[in-house]
Parts: sequence; structure tokens; C-alpha cells
Amino acid sequence: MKDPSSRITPAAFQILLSLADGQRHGYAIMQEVEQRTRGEVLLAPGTLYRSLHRLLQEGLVESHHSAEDASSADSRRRVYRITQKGVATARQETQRLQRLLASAAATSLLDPVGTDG
Amino acid sequence: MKDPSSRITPAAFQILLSLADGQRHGYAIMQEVEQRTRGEVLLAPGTLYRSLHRLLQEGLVESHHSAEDASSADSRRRVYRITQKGVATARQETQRLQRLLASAAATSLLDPVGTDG
DNA sequence: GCGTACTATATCCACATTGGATATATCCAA
DNA sequence: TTGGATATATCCAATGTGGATATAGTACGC
Repeated sequence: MKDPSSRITPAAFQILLSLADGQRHGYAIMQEVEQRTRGEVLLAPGTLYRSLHRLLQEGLVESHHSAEDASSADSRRRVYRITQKGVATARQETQRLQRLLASAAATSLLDPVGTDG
Repeated sequence: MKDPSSRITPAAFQILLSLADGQRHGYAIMQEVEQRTRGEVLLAPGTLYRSLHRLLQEGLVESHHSAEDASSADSRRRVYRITQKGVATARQETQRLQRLLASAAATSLLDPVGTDG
């Protein structure tokens, strides 16, 4: 489609949403997304970690090792936190979705049916 | 991501929306989408015609040549019409987007900021 | 200590969708 | 009949994804 400026993938959007309420490590993001969307959205590991790397590169999230601030945390964990830029991007994507729905509402597709009675 | 049952691409969704208010040929769909979305969504020809073929195969749209019912229409045109199945699919996709936005609202990402004054 | 299941991250491959370029052909006005 | 807009179709490279696989740490029972 189009919108070369602020493009964000569906997976990346879910990750940003997952980090909105606080920092998480990758595996926890996977589980939170599944819960929040009631099983509708499942992030496969390949999608999750590649998306996280991309988000890091773009500065939408930042990360550190969990050992630094949690005592008994799993040393393997990388903990991710959303940045201000990430927040702004997620809000933009939300607005884009709202415009998309408004555009859908501009058609007759969603007009009430069964108004014959 | 996931949802193997009723998957629809963004391009296909735009096409179905474009056909909601009446039949159109491909090129007209391209223009209507651009107008309705105020230039935000631009369907490239490759995307448009391949999506149309897919939608035909899946029975979400049907088509005929314009010469059949319009007198002075361009003979090259293939006119597409949305089917009942297409309407149902587009409605499902709309609901999916609404659930996605609800899921976004379930986070604190969209909570009002700057409530200090 | 040992095995095992779960947690956790990372990488690889195949597949689908897309943008953009290109090819062809028709319509219309000069 | 030339040229530009209309109209459809196909090809290629790039991107994003699912799923499998690899690797390794953690927790628990024995």
C-alpha cells in the first residue's frame, strides 16, 4: 500500500502496545499480546524477535539486561522499554486505524441491514 | 501474525470498500480509494489487479465486461461487483479492526496526556 | 548430579503481499 | 496519426510473516 513516512508493521504495533504499560522481556510480550487480544493475535518467535531488533534500530524501544535492576531475574532476559518516539509512533498508528475505520464508514458497507421491519 | 480462517489483505479490504456503493472497473477503484482515503492509500496497479484476481477466485467479487450493459463504455473495462460473501468478509474485517482498536485502548497508550492545565 | 519440561532468545527457510517498472492496448482530441 | 490519458496485466525485488530449528538457562523431582 502506501505511506512511506511512518510505516509500522502489525507485529511492531502489537509490541509497542504491549510495552505501553511498562517494560517487558520478549517472551512476556508474546504472552501479553495473546492475552490482550484474547488469542486473536499470536506473535511467532521469528516475528517477535526480528520486530524487536527493528524497533531497537529505529529507536522506538530501548533495552537492557534484566540482571541490572532485578535480583532474581532470568539472566537470559533482555528487557524492553518503549521510548517517547515509540509512544508517538504507536499513537500515529492508532490514528491511522481510526481513519481507516472512518473511511470504511464512509461507504454503505456498514449501513444497518434488516431495516425492513 | 495469525487468523488463518478469514484472512484479508489491506488492499483487498480497500477494494471491497470501494465496491460497497456500486460496481466499478479496476481503474475507477484505484481512483476511488485514493479519494476516499484522501491520498493516504494508493493502490499500485500490480497490487490492484492481482488483488482483484484473488478476490474473484475466492468469490468475494464477480465481474463482467462493461459492454454488456453500458452503451458507450470503454470496451477494455472489466466491471467488478461485490458479492454477499464479499460484504460479509468486509464486515468481518471491519470488526477485526474495531477489536484491534479496543485492544489498543486497553493499554495506557492512549490515555490523555498533558492534563496538567 | 541427572534428566526433563518450560522459559528465552535467535536464526533460517518458504511463502504471501506489495510497490514500482514495464508491456500492451484502447480511447479521445488535435 | 500522433500523443496523452485510460485500462489491464505481468514481472521483479523487497519486505513481513509463520513455523521450524538451534541453543541455552532455569526449575523441579529423583
